Amino acid sequence: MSEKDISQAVISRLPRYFRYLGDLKEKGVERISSQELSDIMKVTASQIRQDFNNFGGFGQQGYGYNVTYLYDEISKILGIDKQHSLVIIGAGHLGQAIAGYTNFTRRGFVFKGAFDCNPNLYGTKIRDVEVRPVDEMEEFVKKNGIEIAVLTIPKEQAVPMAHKLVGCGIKAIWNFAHVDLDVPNNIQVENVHLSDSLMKLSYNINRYENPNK
Amino acid sequence: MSEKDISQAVISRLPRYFRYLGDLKEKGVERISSQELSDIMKVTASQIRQDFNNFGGFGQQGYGYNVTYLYDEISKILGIDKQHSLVIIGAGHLGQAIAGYTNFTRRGFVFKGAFDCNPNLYGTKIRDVEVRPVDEMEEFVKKNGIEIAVLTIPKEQAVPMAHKLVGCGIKAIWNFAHVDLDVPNNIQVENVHLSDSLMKLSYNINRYENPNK
DNA sequence: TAGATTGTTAATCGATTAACAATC
DNA sequence: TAGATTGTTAATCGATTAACAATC
Repeated sequence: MSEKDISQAVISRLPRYFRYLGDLKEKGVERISSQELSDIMKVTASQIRQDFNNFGGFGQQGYGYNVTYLYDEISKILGIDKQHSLVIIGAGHLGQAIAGYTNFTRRGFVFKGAFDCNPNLYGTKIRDVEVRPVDEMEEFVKKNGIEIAVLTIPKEQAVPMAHKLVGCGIKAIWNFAHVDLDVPNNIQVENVHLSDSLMKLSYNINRYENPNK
Repeated sequence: MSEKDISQAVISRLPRYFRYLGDLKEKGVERISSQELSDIMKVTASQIRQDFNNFGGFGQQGYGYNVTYLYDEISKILGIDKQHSLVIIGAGHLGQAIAGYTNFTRRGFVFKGAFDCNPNLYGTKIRDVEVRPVDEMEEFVKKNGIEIAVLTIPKEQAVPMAHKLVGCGIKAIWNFAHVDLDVPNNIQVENVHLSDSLMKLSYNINRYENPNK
């Protein structure tokens, strides 16, 4: 049963479901109906049922959804039941902040290497991982079969770096540089454009203050 | 002419237009047609024209759009022609990374204060701004009429902190904590849920490898 | 004036919501 | 069995794309 091409709108909501289900699980809640979840999450019960049914029937009529089961299923869908190796390219504050998220480790993301072009950082450690010269990146990625590269470098360097990464067989790039990367279709890219996000905030402040301009 | 309620889908695209127009401006490009922009940005020319026309006519038939004029107009729409004062709550790596973005200063975001609950950080400086005890936040925000608070603190602290911020008259919260904030409608919130973003990446890796599962 | 390209209306597509039959 | 709630189809809504008249 090939149930592919699920819209990115649906995918974008899965981590949020996952977050709420994790909270419920921790509180010891065993079962939940789409209506109850709807009240907590402020989305329609209909959307919740539609979203889950993209992946098969996780619920039971008259009962609702088993929280733990649903949580586990979503973690499988998201692929965070498996381990993913990851390197950080750019060991500045942002790179260090990301390396430091203990939650990522819990979700199966294993931090394997860090690279920078600043010689002062060579040999310093981020969570037991040594910062290496960026020239050693290609060999390291190939040798260790790294899946994900986190790009926390300035935008000028990001495009050529992405190109190099593709050459070493990387599977995915988590891009924090303020630039769009142009990579082949088989490479997954997820952008975090912080400046775009801040501009949206600015727009909304502005609009709220001057509603008819 | 009250032209309000522009969909967030449109708003989300504005910073990207702005980025590309900035690049074109730097390259010395004077005018551009929706079709040319479409080729560069990989969105339809139709969408470009529709998007801009939400805000009035910025182009000219038979000519296209003047790059500098369009750039300036979008910066006005986004409200980044004005200054916005900002404090960072949580002076860890993430907070420092954000404070360090020189681009934000260029876009009118003025970094006024930093707060943390770690006494070791009190008095240390981030870009000439002293880190203060988080207890002093409320007085500081009120006194200086701060508009935006950047929340780079753990999720447990984020909800009560947001509540406090609302009490001091903050206008907007840029939330990096992995939790949804519940604040009144007049407070603008923009979330950056990094773990959600990483899970989406994980999903896409997974789907690409196992397309029919 | 003729050609180019916008601004805008109409058509299409996709996503969300509503409704209800299936079923636990 | 009766009540509850899902899974799923149908209806609605909104966003994107296509088409073309307006106009520079």
